[in-house]
Amino acid sequence: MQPESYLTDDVINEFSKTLELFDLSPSDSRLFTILFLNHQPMTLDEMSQTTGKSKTSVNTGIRNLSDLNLVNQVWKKGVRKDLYTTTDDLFQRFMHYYLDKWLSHTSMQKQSLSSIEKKISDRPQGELIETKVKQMLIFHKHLEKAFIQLKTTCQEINDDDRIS
Amino acid sequence: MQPESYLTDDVINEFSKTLELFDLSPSDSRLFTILFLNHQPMTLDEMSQTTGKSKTSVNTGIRNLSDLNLVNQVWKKGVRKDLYTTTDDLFQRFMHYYLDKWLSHTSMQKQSLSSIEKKISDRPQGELIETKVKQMLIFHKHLEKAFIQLKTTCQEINDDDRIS
DNA sequence: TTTTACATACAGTTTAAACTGTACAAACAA
DNA sequence: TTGTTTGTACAGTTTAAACTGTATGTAAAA
Repeated sequence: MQPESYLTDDVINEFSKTLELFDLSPSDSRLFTILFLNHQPMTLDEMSQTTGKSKTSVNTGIRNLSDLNLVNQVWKKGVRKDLYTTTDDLFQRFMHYYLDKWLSHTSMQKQSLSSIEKKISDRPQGELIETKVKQMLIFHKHLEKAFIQLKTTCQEINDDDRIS
Repeated sequence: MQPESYLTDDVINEFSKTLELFDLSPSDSRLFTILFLNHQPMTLDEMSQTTGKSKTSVNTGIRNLSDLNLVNQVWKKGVRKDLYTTTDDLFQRFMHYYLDKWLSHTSMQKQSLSSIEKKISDRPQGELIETKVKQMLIFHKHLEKAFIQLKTTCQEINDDDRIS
């Protein structure tokens, strides 16, 4: 890959900032963006060269992104090196990962707090803490509701997109 | 403040984990939770004691939370020390802060990318990069749409809450 | 089989963030 | 005014994360 033009570099920097909102590290965001901008799948060595990071570093970065299901490994006959690529459905992928994160977390926390609530009411020590835990539970219920709705919204956006 | 019971400590740990989803640091999340659980406004010294962190550390933590509009400073006559407290409208506060963050960011990035797009089309070098930037713009438009809808949802949740 | 090319595990290093203690400044009390 | 009490700026330290280079293992090529 040829050295980046300063304009391409701007694109990388700007887009990476957005990806960081999804709780990706700056490095991982940058790596993803570079991979996304590339017209074809890249090898670890190529990514190492383009990012200016060591191969090991790129390897763990790609592993992170793969675990979140944000990049894909592809095979090309004749090529021995591992090849990675992104897909064009940026929005769907990122939102799916993000919503999953929120929803699985809120679900777990609701359980944890319920269980704590029980223990507290068994040995009635403080009214105060009990009230607070109730508020926390409501907070989580609201969160869950909001993000379930967001999921629906994303589905709609995706559908609209497919039609046009 | 008396030493925390292990049960209270569980509550703090669990709830803090949720707050971290809002991009608060573990320390700030913990600080907020402690403040929220306390039945009355707390001073820096109290928070320092309860969190086990230095006063300076608590000070910067509170400053962070204040900047995000998640805690309030209150005055009590006769008390010289600064007093801080949280409010009961957890959901509204956090979502407001969070949505603002997303929406202001996406709005800015849309502008940045548009501006870059212009520069690219002026000096037509690569078709590829142009296409990619267009995709990024669509990505941001989708994000904006989704989070604006989320804002509406939160408003509704909040309204429902106020009635009951 | 041996040799080569690659991914990855691991130990050590660098870098950045969080935290602490001291020092200073502002507000209040006497 | 002077003496106290409090918040905060700052320099230095600790801690955790990111990164690197070497070493190892594995799969393909010869």
